[in-house]
Amino acid sequence: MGCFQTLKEKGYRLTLPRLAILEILHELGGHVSAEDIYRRVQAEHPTVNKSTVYRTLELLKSLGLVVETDFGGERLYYHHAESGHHHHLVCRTCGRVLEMDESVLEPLAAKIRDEYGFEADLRHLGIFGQCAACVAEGNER
Amino acid sequence: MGCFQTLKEKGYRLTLPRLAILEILHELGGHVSAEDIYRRVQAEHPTVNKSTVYRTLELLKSLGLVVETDFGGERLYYHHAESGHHHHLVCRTCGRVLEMDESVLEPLAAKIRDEYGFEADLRHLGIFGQCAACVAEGNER
DNA sequence: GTGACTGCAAACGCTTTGCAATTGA
DNA sequence: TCAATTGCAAAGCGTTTGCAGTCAC
Repeated sequence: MGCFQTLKEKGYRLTLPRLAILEILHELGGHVSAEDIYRRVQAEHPTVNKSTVYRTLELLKSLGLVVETDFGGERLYYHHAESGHHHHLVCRTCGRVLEMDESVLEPLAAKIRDEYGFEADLRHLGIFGQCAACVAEGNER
Repeated sequence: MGCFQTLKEKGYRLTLPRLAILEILHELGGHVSAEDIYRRVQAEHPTVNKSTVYRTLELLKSLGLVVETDFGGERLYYHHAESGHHHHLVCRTCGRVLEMDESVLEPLAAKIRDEYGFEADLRHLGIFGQCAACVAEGNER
């Protein structure tokens, strides 16, 4: 994992909590909350504190190694930057999160740029609605 | 304001806090936080409690009289439903919020429906990025 | 009169912070 | 060695809740 090098190069120490958290993010792959990460670190290293998890995520985010996503719920989610850019379709009915291809949003970004001169950052957009299954089953929100 | 009728018809009481909050939402027009509303109500009616503001917003939201928007910050924003549907371009640099025409997102919703069968609710989307002025001035985030 | 509604105070859940002890380089 | 980093405990913030008193109807 190149993240270790990145940390080192920028003068940050390779401490146990940092290594553990990076490994967990790598391992879990998907979108995980700070709490998820904390529980997972705890299993291996019970002394690691929750505030360290938050501080580490903050650091990794600022270095661009980790991406923070706001799904509109009460907590934020994180994933490894190397998982690449993608978008999320969040079903309000069943809670499922579909990943959507980046290309879908390109025309939108272009249009916003043309019409408003606004540089939209659509890299980690959460779009809410209802998924095909819930629409088909007529499930209520 | 027809909201009074709506409340009445559904069997809800027209209480002072409710009237005051509706009036403020109407008056302010734009996107305001619960805190903004609370402060404003307090000025006129110091006895009104913050929890009443939250409970009232919850009620008005459930009746479709008020719309809640999540700009990805720490708090939620509210506006009168009659202000209509629109979207927001939120500048991460200067914090400015531009309103974007609804039509810009129609092609996107259609594409998401076609490709994923997902019914996207794009009525109150917050899109983050950098506005034309900040791009021009090369302002940092 | 009576139940819907409110004020109050306390709790909640996630996140941040101050500080002293620790640890990687 | 010694500043960067951590654990701990407490606070911070927006929001929610339980309960007893109040008010619209």
